Amino acid sequence: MVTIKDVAKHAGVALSTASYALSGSDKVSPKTRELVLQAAKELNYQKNGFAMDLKRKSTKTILLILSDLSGPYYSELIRGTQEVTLSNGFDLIACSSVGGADSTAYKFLQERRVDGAIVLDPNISEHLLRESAREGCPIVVMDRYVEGDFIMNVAADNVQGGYEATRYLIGQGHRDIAWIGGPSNSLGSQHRKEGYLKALQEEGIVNTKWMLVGNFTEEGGYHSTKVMLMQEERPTAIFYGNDEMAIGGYKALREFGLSVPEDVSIVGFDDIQVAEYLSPPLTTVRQPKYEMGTMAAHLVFQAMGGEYVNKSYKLKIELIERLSCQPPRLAPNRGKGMET
Amino acid sequence: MVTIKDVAKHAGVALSTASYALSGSDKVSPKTRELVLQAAKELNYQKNGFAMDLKRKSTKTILLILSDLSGPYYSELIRGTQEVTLSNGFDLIACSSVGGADSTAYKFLQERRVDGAIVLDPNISEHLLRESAREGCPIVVMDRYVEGDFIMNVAADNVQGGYEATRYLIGQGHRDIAWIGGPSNSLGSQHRKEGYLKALQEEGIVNTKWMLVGNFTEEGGYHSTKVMLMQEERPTAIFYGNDEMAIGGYKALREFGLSVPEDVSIVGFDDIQVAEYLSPPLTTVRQPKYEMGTMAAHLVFQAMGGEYVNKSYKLKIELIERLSCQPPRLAPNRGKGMET
DNA sequence: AAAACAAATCGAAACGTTTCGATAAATTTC
DNA sequence: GAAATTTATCGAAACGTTTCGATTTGTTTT
Repeated sequence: MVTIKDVAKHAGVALSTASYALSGSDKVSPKTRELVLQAAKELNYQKNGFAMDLKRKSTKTILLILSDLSGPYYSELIRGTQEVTLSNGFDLIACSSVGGADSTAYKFLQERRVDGAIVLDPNISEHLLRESAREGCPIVVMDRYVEGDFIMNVAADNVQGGYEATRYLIGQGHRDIAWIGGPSNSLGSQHRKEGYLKALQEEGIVNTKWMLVGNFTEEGGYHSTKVMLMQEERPTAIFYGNDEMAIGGYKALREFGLSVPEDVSIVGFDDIQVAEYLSPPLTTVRQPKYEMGTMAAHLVFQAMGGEYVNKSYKLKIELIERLSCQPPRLAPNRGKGMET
Repeated sequence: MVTIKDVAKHAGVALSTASYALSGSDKVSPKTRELVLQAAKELNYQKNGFAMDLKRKSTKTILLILSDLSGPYYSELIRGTQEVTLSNGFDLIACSSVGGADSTAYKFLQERRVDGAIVLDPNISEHLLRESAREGCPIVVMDRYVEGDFIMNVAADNVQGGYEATRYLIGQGHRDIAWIGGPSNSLGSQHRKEGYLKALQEEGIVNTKWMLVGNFTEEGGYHSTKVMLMQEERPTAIFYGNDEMAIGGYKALREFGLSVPEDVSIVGFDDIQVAEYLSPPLTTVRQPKYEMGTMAAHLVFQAMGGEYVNKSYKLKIELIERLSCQPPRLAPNRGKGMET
């Protein structure tokens, strides 16, 4: 392995001079710089980044931790963080928490390999976050709430989202509105449900029949929907915890011979790419993912600069009306399917 | 910043003993290990990963370079590489080439920050690849062909894919089959076209009218399709370079009052997630993305182990029949729209 | 031509680990 | 209970950089 030492020797200069030349300092004369660069090229010298970081005590990289490097959900968010990170002259790398305590995420956080992190991943424990966040490595946590020094939070206003979606359905005349939510460890899902309940409550609607949970996957939505449809009474509308579950719902409804939106209206959450191509196109709640991404990255850099920043941000969401909802066919069957 | 030195002092042992204790060596007695661990906890010690890598001369990390960290295309592929990487006890991090020569990808490759790389990104120059690949850092390049020491190639058999898709259309009775391809710097697109031409040629069909290029985006497919539809004569089928372009095509056709597949049959390429939800569901060519991902990762590890491996792999593709194709409405208008 | 100054180069000390070989302590063997 | 052996701890060197302060070289001023 050829090191800077070899380059220096080959160029006939001191190691330190070679270092200056290679890093483009103006302390070195043009001709020796040329000499060193030439030597480096001849020996095919490649600098060792770690040695550099070790000395410099900073890595100029931000880590983005996702629960699942794949997944349709993240695209826009990644784009946002990437743009901001790059324009600050930093690098962005992404990894997932797959593998638990042996995961890449743990390694990078614990071993101080980055200068900051953005975490969108319920699997990373609060403990690890608090332990890893520090001067020189601020952490932004998305879609959940974690308190601690050098920890900031960014989330969509899920309560508002749940509320608006439900009000929208109520506005169309629905009163029998089901909720099929995500896993209970998801704070986002909980908040959406909270907004949903708030809207129902305002209208004096009480629903104890149609509240199920799934696991944020198509599969989960499919099964929960089926379970619900096997009951005697059916809602006129279903509000899903996310779009992927709604897709599963479409499938289950079709199998039961029910059509969307004639028999049942559907609202999803997230506005993933597929949503607009479904048939019918899915009415859903869009999270400002790009903005969340840029916001998170900005916060990291502000915190690095030592600026005081608000610890917690909530971004507004937006209801996207498509064709999966319409007023219920019959006059709302008040009193049926509801209990006090 | 608390270092292992501080821990050692606090525990009243030598620096080296502390190191052994922390890394779980059995050279150290249980009670001193406890002592050191306790001290580390009290001081909130976090190890510095770089110093470790520097000494150990390996990072146990594989880098995945994508042209665009986001994008629907990659999900499965990432999943494949991730599984293999993890099960080999290595870490996987992903980054993009956004930013050109200042990009994260360049930095990680050039500065020897990883033990191997998988590259699916036309923007990374062959020069950089050859320069970076070396003993101790093999590189697998996907969807293109790069020769060099410690460089291997994995790709779907795009020629076969283009050929089968076209034969499928021909089998349904189509003879006026258009090609709307991706950018010319994409080897994949070129190969698909090659397969397409081969199939046409076997039937003695010559098409000079309906061959356009786009840029692999929905936008690109939309525009190219519009341009084509403004011509006097129209094909009875269109074969798109990828699914996203086909989606754009759907849109353009709709605007022209043409319906799929009644007026025009459509075949895409890639089988992205959306494909099956389009209306009509898109017939397309599936690349074995998961398999490509696992294959790439396996190759990296084999090369690390010094095993001799074939330099180049081609994986079989598969035609996914959905509802976007049917035999042309009229008897094939032989001779029309074709020239010799 | 000596003195004063600036520019270019050098040597050596860090950065925080791991690990080798040497020493000290504890255990076993005769 | 001394010698031989094992076990536990230690000191120091190394990994490949950057960077400070010192030295040398070259240029200007008197």
